[in-house]
Amino acid sequence: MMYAKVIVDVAASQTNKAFDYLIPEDLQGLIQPGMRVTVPFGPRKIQGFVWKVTENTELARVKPIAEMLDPYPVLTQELLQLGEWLALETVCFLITAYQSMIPSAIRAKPKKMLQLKVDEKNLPPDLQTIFSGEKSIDWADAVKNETALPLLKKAVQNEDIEVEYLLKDQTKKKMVRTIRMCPNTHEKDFQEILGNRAKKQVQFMNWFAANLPNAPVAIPTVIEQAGVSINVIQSLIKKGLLLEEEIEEYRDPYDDQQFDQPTRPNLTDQQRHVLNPINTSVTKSSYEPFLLRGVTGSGKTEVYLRSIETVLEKGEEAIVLVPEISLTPQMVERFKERFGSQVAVLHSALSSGEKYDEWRKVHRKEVKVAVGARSAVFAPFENLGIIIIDEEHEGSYKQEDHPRYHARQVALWRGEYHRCPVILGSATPSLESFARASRHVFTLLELPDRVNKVAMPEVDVIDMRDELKKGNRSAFSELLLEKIQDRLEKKEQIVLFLNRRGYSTFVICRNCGFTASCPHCEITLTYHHSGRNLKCHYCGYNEPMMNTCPECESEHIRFFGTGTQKVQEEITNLLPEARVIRMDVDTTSRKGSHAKLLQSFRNGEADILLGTQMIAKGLDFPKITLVGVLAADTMLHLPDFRAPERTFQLLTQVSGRAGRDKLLGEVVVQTYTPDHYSIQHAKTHDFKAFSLEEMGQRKRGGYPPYYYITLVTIAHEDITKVIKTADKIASYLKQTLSPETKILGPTVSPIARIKDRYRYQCMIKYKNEPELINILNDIHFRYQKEMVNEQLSISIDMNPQMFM
DNA sequence: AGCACGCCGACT
DNA sequence: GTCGGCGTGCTC
Repeated sequence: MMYAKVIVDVAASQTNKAFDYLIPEDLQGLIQPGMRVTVPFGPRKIQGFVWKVTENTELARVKPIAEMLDPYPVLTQELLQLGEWLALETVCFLITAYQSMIPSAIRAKPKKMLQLKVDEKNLPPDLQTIFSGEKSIDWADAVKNETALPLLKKAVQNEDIEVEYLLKDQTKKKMVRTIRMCPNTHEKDFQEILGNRAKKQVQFMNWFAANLPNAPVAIPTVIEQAGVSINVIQSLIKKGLLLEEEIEEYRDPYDDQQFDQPTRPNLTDQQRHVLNPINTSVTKSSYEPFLLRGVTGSGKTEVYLRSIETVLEKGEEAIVLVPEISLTPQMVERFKERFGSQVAVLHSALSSGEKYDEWRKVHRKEVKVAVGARSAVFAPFENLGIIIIDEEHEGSYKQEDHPRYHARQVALWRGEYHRCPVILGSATPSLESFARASRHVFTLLELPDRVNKVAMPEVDVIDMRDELKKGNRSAFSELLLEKIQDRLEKKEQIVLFLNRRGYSTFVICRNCGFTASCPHCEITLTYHHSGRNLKCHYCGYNEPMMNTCPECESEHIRFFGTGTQKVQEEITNLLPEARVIRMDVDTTSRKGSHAKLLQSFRNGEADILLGTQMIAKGLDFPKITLVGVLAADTMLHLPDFRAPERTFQLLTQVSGRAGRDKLLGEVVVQTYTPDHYSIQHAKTHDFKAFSLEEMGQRKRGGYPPYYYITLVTIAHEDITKVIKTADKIASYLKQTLSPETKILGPTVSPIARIKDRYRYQCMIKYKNEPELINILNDIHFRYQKEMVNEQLSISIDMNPQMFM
C-alpha cells in the first residue's frame, strides 16, 4: 500500500503538519510530491499539497485521496524544501509558504453546497422558495435568510437535503475554437466534393488550402482574413472537410505590443570587466553572490542581459527580479526585445488569469527567463543558471504579510541550491548588502561611470526656510520656478517629485492647535479634495471636512502639508501654459493607465511630469533636463532607522532621471534640513561617503548591519491585555536569549492604534542567536489559542523593513 | 479554518 | 422538559 503525506490548506497551528492519506489504486504510481490533491478532512473536502509519498503509515485508519488535481507537480522538490525553510525562518505555517509560491488562480476555494434529494414539494414552503426549481444551491445564499437556518438543519437531518463540499478550481484556461484541414482532404478537388451549388465553400476551401494549409487557426482570424461568413465554415465542418478543435490560448499581456529589433550595444570596458567573473561563475556552476554597484546610467541592465545570454547558451534558466515591474515598463521591453518569446513576465498588475498563464509558461518549460516582481523569485525553474535582483535595496522585496520573506534571502537560498550566481544590482545598495560585500561575503563589482561618460547632473540644494523668510509660501522656491520657466521656453521636459499624494497631509486649527485625527486609529486624517472629506489611510474612516474647529469653534482651521493634487493646482495658477501629467496612486489605479501616462509624456504631450515614489525609478526619457524634488525631507523624519538611507536612495534615483542623453541635466532639491548628511552626499553623488557616515550611525544606534532586528508586535482591543501579553513575551525572551542580545520595550508602536486595536512592540537586537527562530516559533505556537479565541494578534517580523 | 460535541440558561 | 448559546478539541 502507498500513502501520501499531505499538507492541507488550513492555516492553523493544529493543522500545521502532514496528514496521511491512502493513494487509491487508480492513482498508484501517479501521485508525486508537489502535486495538488483534494482530500476528505473531517466532514468536508479541501485542497492540499502532496508532501511525501511513503509505503507505510503509523495510523490505523486513513482515508483515501479524493482527487489528483495536477498531471504533474506544481511544486518541485526544491520548492518543497524551500517552503519548509521559509516557514521556519519567517514563523509561518507550511501551507502559507507553499501557497505563496504558486499563482493564486490555482488555489481552489472550498464551497459548501446543498443538494436536493427529494421532490421540492416535500419541503416546507420557506425552503421551496429558496430552492425555487434548482437541484443544487449555494449554502451561503441559502442562509442569507436567517429563518431558513433551522429548517435547513432539520431537512438535512431528514436526509431531504444533503450537504456537499465542492472545490471549485478557479483556473480558467482561455479556450479558442480553431479549424484546420481534415488530414485526408488535402489536394483534392473541392468542386467535385462539394458540387456546383456551394460556390462560396469551394472558393473558401481553395483559399484555405493555399494560405493556411496546416496549422489550426482561430475561427475569428480566418473569418477576418478570408472574408467569409461563419455559416460557410460551419457547414464545411459538418461535411467533414474542416476539423474543429478547441485549443488553449494564453492571455499574453504584451501581445499587442511591438518590440524593436534587438540592438546589442557594444560593451564598455567597465561592463566587460564586471561581466567576466559573472560569466565564470555561470560556466563553472558555482554559487556566488555578487553585489553590482553601478551609478544610474552605467549600463547595469546590459550586464544582466549579457550574463543571461551566457546562461541560455548553457541551456539553463534565469530569474530577474525588478521592483514592482509595472513601474519599469522600459525594463520589460529590453528583456522582450532581447529574448523575445523566451521571456515570461510575472507581476502584480496582471489579472490573476494572466499571472497564471505566464507562470504556466515557466512551469511547462516554454520559457527560459522569468522577469517579475518579488514573487517571481519562486518561478518553478529546475535548471537555474542565474538570479538577478535589480535595485536590490528596494523595500518592496520584503513581503509585508505572511510569509514575511525577503526576495533577496530566497534568491540566495535558491542560488546555493542550484549552484549559480546571484546578482544584486543597485546604484545605492542597501547597507546590509554593502557591508556583506565589504566583508567579502558578496563579491563587489562596480560600474563607477555612466555609459558615454555623461556627467552626473548638477544638484542645487535650496533651504526652504530662507524662502519662507523671503515671504515665499508656495511649494516652489524662486530658483526652481525660474528653471521651470526656462525649460518651458526651451521645450525641454521637467520631472517634479513629491512623496505625498492627495491634497494636503493634515488639518490643524491655528487658534487652538487641534488636529483632525481618526477616532479608530492613532493617526491624522488626510484631506481629499475630490470629495471634500477627511480620510484615514489605515482603516478607511472618513468624515466631511469641517468649517469650524470642533474644539474651539474658531474658523481658522487650515490645511498643512502639500500633496500632489495641490501642487498641480499651484502649477496651473503660476504657469497656465504648462502641460502637466500627474502620476500617483490616484491617477494610475486603473490597469494600463500607468503606461499610457508615461507614453504620452514620452511623446512630448506634456512638459511636466509630477508624481510620487513611482516616477523615481527606471524611466529615462532623453528630453528631461530638470528634476525638482519639492520636499526632500518628507521621509527623513519618519521614526525608522532607515529614513536617512531611504532619503539618500530616493534623491540619488530621482536625480538620475536628469540628463541621460546629450543634454545636461540639473536637479533642484528643496528641503528644510539642507545640512543633513543624506542630502549633502546625495548632492555630490557620493555613495561611499554616505555609507561611511550612515554606518557610523548604525553602529552607535545598534542597528543593521551591526545587529539583526526582529520586531514582535502585539495588538488587541483591550490595552491592558496588550501590555500584559507584551510584558510576558518580553520577559520570556529576556530569560531565554543570551545577555548580549538587547530586548527593547515593550513600547507603544509608532502607530499606537489601528482599527480600534492598541499596538505595542518589542524590538529584539542581536548578533548571534541561533535559538531565536525556535523560540519565536514556540511563542507563536503557545499563543495560538489566544490569538484565535480572543482576537489577540502577535506578529513576528524578522528583519523588518518597516517599523510602523 | 470549519465543524461537531457538549454542557448550562430562558422558553413552550 | 427542549432549544440554542458558544467554549473545547479534532480533522489522516
